Amino acid sequence: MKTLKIPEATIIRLSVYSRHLTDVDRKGIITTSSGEIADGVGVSPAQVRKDLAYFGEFGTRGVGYNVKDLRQHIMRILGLSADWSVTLVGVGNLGLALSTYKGFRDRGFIITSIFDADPKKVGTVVEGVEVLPIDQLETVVRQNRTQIGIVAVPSEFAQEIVDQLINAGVAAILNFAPVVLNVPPEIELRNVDLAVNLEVLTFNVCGQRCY
Amino acid sequence: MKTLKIPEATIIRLSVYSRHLTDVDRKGIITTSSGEIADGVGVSPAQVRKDLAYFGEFGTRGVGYNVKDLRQHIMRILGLSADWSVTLVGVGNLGLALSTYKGFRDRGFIITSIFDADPKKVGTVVEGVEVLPIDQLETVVRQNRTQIGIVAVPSEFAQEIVDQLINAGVAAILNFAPVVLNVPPEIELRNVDLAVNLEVLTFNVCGQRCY
DNA sequence: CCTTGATAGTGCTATAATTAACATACGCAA
DNA sequence: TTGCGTATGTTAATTATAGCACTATCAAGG
Repeated sequence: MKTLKIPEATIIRLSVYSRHLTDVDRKGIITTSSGEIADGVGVSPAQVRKDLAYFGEFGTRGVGYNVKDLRQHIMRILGLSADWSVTLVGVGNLGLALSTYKGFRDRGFIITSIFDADPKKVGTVVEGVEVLPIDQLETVVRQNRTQIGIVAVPSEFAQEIVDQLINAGVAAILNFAPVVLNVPPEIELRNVDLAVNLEVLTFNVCGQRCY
Repeated sequence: MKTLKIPEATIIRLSVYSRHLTDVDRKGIITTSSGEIADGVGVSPAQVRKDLAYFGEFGTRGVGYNVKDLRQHIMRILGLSADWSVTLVGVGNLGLALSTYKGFRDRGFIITSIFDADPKKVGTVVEGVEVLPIDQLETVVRQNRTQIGIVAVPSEFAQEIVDQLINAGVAAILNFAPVVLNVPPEIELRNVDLAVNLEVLTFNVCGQRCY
């Protein structure tokens, strides 16, 4: 089989499509089209069809797409047909915010363990999950067969936490610390840098004329 | 004039370079090279040089770049030579996390006002800033000449908040609600969708073979 | 003052991604 | 059953982005 390389931009859009389709489905709409999806999420109809074409044929020509059907297909493509076990490391303000973020659970990401280095936080219960000390990270994560780690610790500790997560067998890491992390190639790593987002804005607001 | 279009990817990398250079500068290092920067942030040396070349010549051949100098140039390019006035709307867990996020203030983003719809939150003080009711948003933001709005409210309210921000004269909006927002073209909008990031990970973990 | 080593800047090439155009297939109605 | 309208799936063209290789320039040392 040909494992055609899929652009990451396509994956991001698929995720947006699926969210849009969830909304549309909730309104009781049965059928939609690439044009409607495009309007709903702000891309071109051709883009929608192209993105879907990477994975198969989900519509019927002259008609469009069945909303429930297409949504389910995209969910499966994204690997969301079953729940994922997630661990959260770092219960500062950001970690706390992430732990309560409904978007995760809605999409099948279940936070099964939480860790923090601060003894004052260890033992507290966050969203029904007890905060454990870091030294239990590897055993607990391995026991739970947790696949995803979310890193919300200060930058200077991020690398060692990541190393422990990898040792414990996670396959993917979402990092919020603004540092460049070293991970082996088989580990999926994504960085979310909040300040970078603001800086892209300011660059554009300057009209690219500040320099 | 050189209104050469700059790739957004370049802007994002510039932001990362500048952070890296700040670290390097703090270590007292005077001179660096495209190769060192590349190693530090995980891109190719050619990429570094290319990104910088969009904006001018900042190094000396055979030698490299002066760290302080290059850092300052990039900061100016990104529009960070002066502070920015930022307003934060929504003081849920995420809003709270954002308000305390040191990365913002460090880079010159000053939260000058905070708003929330919840009467119980109005009047409380977050990071030295009093939380005001939404109905004061337009007047206060206009008075402060605030240029950037951060939206951390539930999805269903995001659009109306954005409309008010635009009415109040902001130039750029950073949106954390997972919805597609309509804004006029002159307004800079960036969306941060936390769930999308996890879904890109799961897609890749599935080895793109789940479908 | 010339030679040598090193590294920035730049044009070219290749690759990737988006946009556009087109041909195919389906449903419906006469 | 056949033709028409419509929206998909797919191919082609355009555009954007990244990688590479070459050239120019500077510093240092003999």
